[in-house]
Amino acid sequence: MKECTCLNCNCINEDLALKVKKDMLDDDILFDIAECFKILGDSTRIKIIYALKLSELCVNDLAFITNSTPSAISHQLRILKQAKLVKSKKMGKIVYYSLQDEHVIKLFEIGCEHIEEL
Amino acid sequence: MKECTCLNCNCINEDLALKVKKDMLDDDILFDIAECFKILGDSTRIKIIYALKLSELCVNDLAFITNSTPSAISHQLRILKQAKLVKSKKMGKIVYYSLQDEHVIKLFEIGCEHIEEL
DNA sequence: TTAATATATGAACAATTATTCAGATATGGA
DNA sequence: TCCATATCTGAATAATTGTTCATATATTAA
Repeated sequence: MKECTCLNCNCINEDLALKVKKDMLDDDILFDIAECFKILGDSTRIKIIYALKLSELCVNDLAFITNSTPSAISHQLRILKQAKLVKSKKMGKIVYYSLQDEHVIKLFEIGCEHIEEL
Repeated sequence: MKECTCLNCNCINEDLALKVKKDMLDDDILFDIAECFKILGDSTRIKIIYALKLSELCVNDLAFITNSTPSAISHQLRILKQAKLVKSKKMGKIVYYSLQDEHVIKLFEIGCEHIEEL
């Protein structure tokens, strides 16, 4: 194996490391992907996602289903909506939330598969 | 719509809310799924995942590729390994890391798709 | 054995974040 | 209009977490 001649680094396999570094996605894209997972990485929000996978629901019902409070659920729904993971429609006083698209469902299901194999 | 007769709740649609609550996955399963996403929800770890998607790599090279330090990368690799998202093999002084299985790749790719649609 | 290198680890600090609480806004009915 | 209710929001607190730094361990070569 060749020693690395880069400044400030100590690579074991220079050619490979340089090639991988060149082929990396841009930092901001990887940051956005991490942000997406971060939003899915909370118990309350995952409960919301799973409940909405079963049915469109309003804030109060989600609070009951997840053993949380309407305020906490409302905060989390705003975060999920900003990340385009859920959408909402208002009918009178009631706001109904549902999953944004199939991506969310797929992400949940593959995450679930991964857990089941451990 | 029927008013909810549950204690300590104020459901809008009692029948639906009760059904969804009954059909929810156990809290500890949902917790584990959220934990899995939480681990993917960090820029440094997502960079590691993407680099390992391109090639098996050792700690020093990952540090170079991700513009991080071997110490920081080692900490994150331990977390990824505990979550069974990456695996490792030792060859002499060098420890080579790679992705655990196809689940990790699928999760990354669907996350990537989701971001690209925004 | 001694030195050099690759990786791992523990503690501390800084930054992020989820929930709670109080109160605000919006809608529908009396 | 006034009241009740569904949802939202801002601030504060508590808890979690990623990185850094110093150091420890493991392996190879001299």
